[in-house]
Amino acid sequence: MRFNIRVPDGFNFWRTVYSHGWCALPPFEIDKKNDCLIRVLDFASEKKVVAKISYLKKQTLNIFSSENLSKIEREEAVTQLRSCFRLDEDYSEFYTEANKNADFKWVPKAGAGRLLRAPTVFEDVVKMICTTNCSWALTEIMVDNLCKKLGFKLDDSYFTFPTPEVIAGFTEKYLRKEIRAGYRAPYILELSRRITKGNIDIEKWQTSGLSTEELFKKVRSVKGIGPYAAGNILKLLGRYDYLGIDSWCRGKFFEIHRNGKKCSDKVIENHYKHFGKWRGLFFWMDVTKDWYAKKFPF
DNA sequence: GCGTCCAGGTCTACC
DNA sequence: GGTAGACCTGGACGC
Repeated sequence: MRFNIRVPDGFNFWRTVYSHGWCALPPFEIDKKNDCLIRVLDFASEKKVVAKISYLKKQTLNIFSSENLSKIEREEAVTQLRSCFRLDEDYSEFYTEANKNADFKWVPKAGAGRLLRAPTVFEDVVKMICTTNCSWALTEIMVDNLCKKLGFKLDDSYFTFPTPEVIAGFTEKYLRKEIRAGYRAPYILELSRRITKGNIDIEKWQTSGLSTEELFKKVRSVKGIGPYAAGNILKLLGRYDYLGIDSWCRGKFFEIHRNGKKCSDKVIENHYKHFGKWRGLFFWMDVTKDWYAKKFPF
């Protein structure tokens, strides 16, 4: 079945899809041939479908679902996708700031700034842990294994992202060796078990009334999440006060602003300080600017 | 093909 | 509060 979702003025589908690496990690997948983003959706009714999302002109997303959905499931699909594409967030203040700075006038013109996220905070947090202290290739292996070995199998190609309950039922040894999470295994397991036991509700982070500083502390209290991971998780929660610097961003900053010469993170932080609560997003726009030259940057 | 070294964030112990 | 070392893996490199 097919259905549509209206998007706000200025929304750019491919710039949102390619806002960072999540589009290349399952249950997301890019289908370049058919010009769409694929996402496996998991519903409260326990139904799972493959959704193929493409952009129609006239500010509309078109969703092709592999199975018919009930009215409630369709509403749930719309809610999940609106959240993934950040359709209900207001970027007008960010774009006003961008237009004040010659180096960032391209951002509103490109419809950039929306960072793709998963339907659940849990998926984003586990994936973020899987990006720490390793190559992108290893992140892909870990996330692929999580979906294929612990997710729900729709067919040979499509799997859901595993729930905390499923992960909590496995051993640290399994996560280390079979998922290849290595020393990250106890962190993922502890988080899953805390959620399952009701000791922590990370889905509430999305609507938290805490100040960004307090929320940052809360995110950092999860083992395995340091300053880099917490800063980037906050960006996916719509808070951009932290840069979330990693070695790749550092290298990009040196290349763009220092002619390849190294500097401390403090210098990088000071460079974006004047952007206030948007500084994390300006930082990310800056280091990924060259992605916007191509429809499929990777 | 095998062994060694290094890069990549976070945690813990120690000063 | 700051720092060193351990954690684990893939990839690069030398032999």
